[in-house]
Amino acid sequence: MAFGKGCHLHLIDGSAFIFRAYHALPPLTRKSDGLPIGAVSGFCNMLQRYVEGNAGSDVTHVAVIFDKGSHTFRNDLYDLYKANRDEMPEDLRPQIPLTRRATEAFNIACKEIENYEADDIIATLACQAREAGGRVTIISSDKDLMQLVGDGVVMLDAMKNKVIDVEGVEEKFGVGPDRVVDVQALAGDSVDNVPGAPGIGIKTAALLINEYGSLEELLDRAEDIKQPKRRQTLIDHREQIELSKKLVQLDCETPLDFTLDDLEVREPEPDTLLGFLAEMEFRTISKRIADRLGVEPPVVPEPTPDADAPDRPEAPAIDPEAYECVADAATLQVWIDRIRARGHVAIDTETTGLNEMLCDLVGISLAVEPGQACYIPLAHRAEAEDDLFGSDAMAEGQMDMEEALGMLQPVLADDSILKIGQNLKYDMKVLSRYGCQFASIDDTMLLSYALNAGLHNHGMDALSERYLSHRPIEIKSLLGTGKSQKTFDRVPLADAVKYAAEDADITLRLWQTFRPQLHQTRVTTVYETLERPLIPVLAQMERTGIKVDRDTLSRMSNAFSQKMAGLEEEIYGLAGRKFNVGSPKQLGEILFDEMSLSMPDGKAPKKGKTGAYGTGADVLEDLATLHDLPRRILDWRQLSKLKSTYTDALQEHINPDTGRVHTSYSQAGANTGRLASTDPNLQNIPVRSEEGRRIREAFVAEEGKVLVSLDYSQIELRILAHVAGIEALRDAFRDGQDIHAATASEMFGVPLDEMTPDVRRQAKAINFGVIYGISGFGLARNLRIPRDEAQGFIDRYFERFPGIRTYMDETVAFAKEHGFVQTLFGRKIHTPEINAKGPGAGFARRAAINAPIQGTAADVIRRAMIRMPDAIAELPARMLLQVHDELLFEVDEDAADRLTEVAREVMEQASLPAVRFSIPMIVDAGTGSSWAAAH
DNA sequence: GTCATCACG
DNA sequence: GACGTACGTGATGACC
Repeated sequence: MAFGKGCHLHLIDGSAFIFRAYHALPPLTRKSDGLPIGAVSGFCNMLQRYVEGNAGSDVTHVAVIFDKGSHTFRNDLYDLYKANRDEMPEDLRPQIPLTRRATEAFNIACKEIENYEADDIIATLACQAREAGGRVTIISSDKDLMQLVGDGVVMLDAMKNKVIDVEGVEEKFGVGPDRVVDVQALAGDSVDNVPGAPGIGIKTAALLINEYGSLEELLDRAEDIKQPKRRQTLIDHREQIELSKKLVQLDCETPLDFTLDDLEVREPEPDTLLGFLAEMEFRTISKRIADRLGVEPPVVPEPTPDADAPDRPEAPAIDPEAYECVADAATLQVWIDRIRARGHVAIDTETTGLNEMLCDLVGISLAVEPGQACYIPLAHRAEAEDDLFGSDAMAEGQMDMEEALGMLQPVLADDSILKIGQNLKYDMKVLSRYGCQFASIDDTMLLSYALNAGLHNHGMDALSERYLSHRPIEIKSLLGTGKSQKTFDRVPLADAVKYAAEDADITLRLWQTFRPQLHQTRVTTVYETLERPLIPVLAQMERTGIKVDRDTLSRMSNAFSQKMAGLEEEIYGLAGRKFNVGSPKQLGEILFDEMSLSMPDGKAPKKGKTGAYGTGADVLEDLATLHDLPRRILDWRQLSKLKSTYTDALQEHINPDTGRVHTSYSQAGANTGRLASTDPNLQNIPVRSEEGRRIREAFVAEEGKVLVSLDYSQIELRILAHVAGIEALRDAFRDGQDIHAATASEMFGVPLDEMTPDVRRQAKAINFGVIYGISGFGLARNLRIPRDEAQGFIDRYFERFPGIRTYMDETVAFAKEHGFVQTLFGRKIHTPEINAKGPGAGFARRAAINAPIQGTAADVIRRAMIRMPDAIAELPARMLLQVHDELLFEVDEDAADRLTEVAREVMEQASLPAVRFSIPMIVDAGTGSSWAAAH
C-alpha cells in the first residue's frame, strides 16, 4: 500500500530503546561465550511488547530509527555539540549492531543515515507522512522531538504509556509545538550541550516568547525588555542564541535512501526471528514469541552445566489440561509418596477470601515436578441451577477435609520435606487454623525479593510472566468482578483444578529458577537469615493481633462528627456558600477564584498535573496568615482523616471471633527491606498531633496485662554516623547527648547550654534531610527559609562532617557501577534508574543514598524480631506489632519489667555477630495499659 | 482506576 | 547554570 491518507506511521526512537533497555536490566551475558547481551535482551522484549501491544491497531507503517556516526552538521555549526556526553559504556558498544539485527529479525524497517541524528530522520519522515495526509506517532519521550507534534503527529511516551499531543507539549514548554525551538534556543540544553541564553530556563523562555511572539521578534526588540539583567543577557548572547536555535531545529530535509512506502508493517518471519533469538540464547523470549506465532520454540543449546548444578531436563510447557483432580485417599497417597520421594513440594491453598483470619479453606494444590501438579478440592459447593444464592450442599467428588488434612499434616510438619510456596505466610496462617503446622519452608516471593528488590514486584503473576513467559489464568476469569463476584468455593471443580494446580506448578518452576541464583548473587545469607526465618514470626504476630476497644473508637467518632459539623457551618459562612469541604477541586476554586486569595510569597497558586489548584496542608498553612478559612479547613481535614481512616475504619477491622485487630505484614513490599502493614495499616496510627494520639488509647492490653513498647532511638542517624564514620556524631551518641543539639552546636558553634529550640530544630531538619539525600530546595521548603540560606546550612554541614559527603558520593558511584546498593547485612536494593538522564535521575540518586541506611535499620529490627520468640519463650508475653523502629508487646502485668529487660537486650544486640556498630544502639521503653500510655 | 491528601517511621 | 527534588509506605474520598 502506498503511504497516503488513512495511513498511520509509527516511528520508534531506537537509541532511546537501547539505553532504556541497557539501564533497566542487570549486565547479562551470553552463556556460551560471555558476550554482553543485556541491552539486546531488553531491546527485544520492548520490541515484542510493542508488537503485541499494537496487534490489531490501525498502524500501517513502522520504522525504528537509529543514530549513525558521531559527526553531524551540528558539530560543524558548534564543535562542543554533545561534547559533554559520557563515553558509551564498554559493555554496551558491542550490543549496538545487535540491536539493528534484532530490529530486522522482527521484520521491522530499521533505518539510519550516515552522519545524521535519528531525530532528523524522524523529523523528515514525520513531515513527509504529514504532507501525504497520514498520521504519525513518534514513540519516544525525547523533548527535542516535541517540536514535531501537531497536525496529526503525536508522541507516545512508551515508559509511561502516555500520549503527548499539542496540549502535552504546551504543558512541558509553555508554548505550542511551533515555538518549542524558540524556547529551547533560549533555555539551552545541558544534556546536548546547547548553550542557550545564560540564566534563562524554560519558564522564563516561554514567558518571553509568549510576550514577543517569536524568537526573532524578541531578539530584534530586546531593548524593550524591562528587566535589565534579562535585556543585557539577550543582547550580549544574541549570536549564541541564534546558534542554539540552529542546533535544536530538526532538519526535515534529510536526504533519505528510502521512502515511506518501504516502511509498511510486515509480519515477522518465524524462522528468521526465532533463529536470531536462539543465536542470542534468549530462552524466555523465544518461547513467548514461538507461542504467539504458534510454532515450536527453537532449541537453545543448554550451556555446559556447572559441576554442582543438577542436570535438569527442560521443563515441559505449562498445560492446565494436564493437572489431576484428587478426590480420594488412595490418589492422595500416590501424591504423598511422590512428594516423599522427591523431598520437596510446591503448595498453594484456595480459600473463600483474602483475609486469612476469616476465610475458609476450599482446596489445596500440590506440584512435585514441573507439569506434574494436582488439586485437592475440599469444600466446593454444589452447582445449583437457577439458585441466586448458590447451594449450601457440597459438590460431589471431594475428599473429606479432615481425612485429607490428616494425611497431609505429617508431610507439612516433616522437616526433611521442603514446602515451597508463593507468599507461604498466607497458606501457613490459613492452615494453622485447621491444625496444620509447617516445618522446612521456602518462599518464591521472598527469593525474588532477596534477588531482585528494586527491579520489579514479586507477585506471582508478574514473576510468571517475567521468568516463565507464561501468563497465569486470571482469578477474575473464575470469580468475575464487582457485585457479581463469587467465592472460590463456587467455582466448578474442573476450572478450579486448572487454576489452582497451575499456581502450584508455577511456584515450583519459579523456585527452580530462583534457588540456584541465590549463591550466584550472594544473597543466600540475606534470604536465610533475614527473610525465611521471619515468615513464622510474622504469621504468629498477625494471628495474635491487638485488642482494640470499640467503645472508645465509637465515642471519639461521634465527637469528631459533631466538631466537623460545627466547622462546616463556619466554613460555609467564611466561603459565602455551601460546597463539599472534602473536595480539593471545589476548595481550590473557592480560595483562588472566588475569594481571589494569593500566596503570601507571591507565587502563582496553580499546580498539579490535572491543572487543579493545590490545596495541600503546606499551601493552606501559608494562606492561614491571610484569612480564617484555610485554618478551619485544616482543622476539618484533620478530623475527617482521623474519623474516616481511624475511628471508623478501625472498628470494621475488629475480628468478631477474637475481638482484636489483625493486620497483615507485607514482607516483600518495600524495596528497602522495611515491612509494610495493610488491612489495616497499623504502622501509621496517629501520634504526632495531640488529638490524633488519642486514637492510641483504643489500643489496649487484655485484663491483667499491659502493653510494652520498645523503640530504637535515632537508629537511622546512628547507622549514618557509623557507615560514614563521623567521629563527632559518634562521640555525641556515645556520650548520650541530644544528637540534634550536638549537631547544631558543631555546625553553628553554639555551646550546648546556650542552644535555642529554633537552632536545634534546624539542625534536626538537616539531620533528617541528609538521610533522605538532601537538597537545598527540599530543606528550604521544609524549614520555610530562603533557598540560598538552606544551601548555606548544607554547605556548612558537609564542611563540618566531610565523611557524609564522601559516603553519599561513594554510594552513588557504587550504584552507578553495579546497579544496586547494599545494606551492611548484604541486602541488595537495585537502582535501575540511577544511570537514567532527566529528573528521574535525581529521585534514583536520593533513593540510592537513603536505601542502605533505611535498609540497614530494617535489617537490624528484623534480626531482633527473628530472635525474639525464643528469647521471650519463658515469659507470659507476646509480640504484637512492628512499626519500623518499634516493637509492641503484650505481657502479664507482673512480668513487664522482665520482658522489657529481655527484649531490650535482644534489640540492642541484634546486629551481632554479623555487624558490630561503632555506636551503641539504644532502645527506649515504655509500659502502660494502652498504646498511648506505653509510648 | 487515578489523583490529591495525609497518617506513620 | 538550570531543572526538579527531600526517603519509604497505605488508606481514603473525590472524580473521571
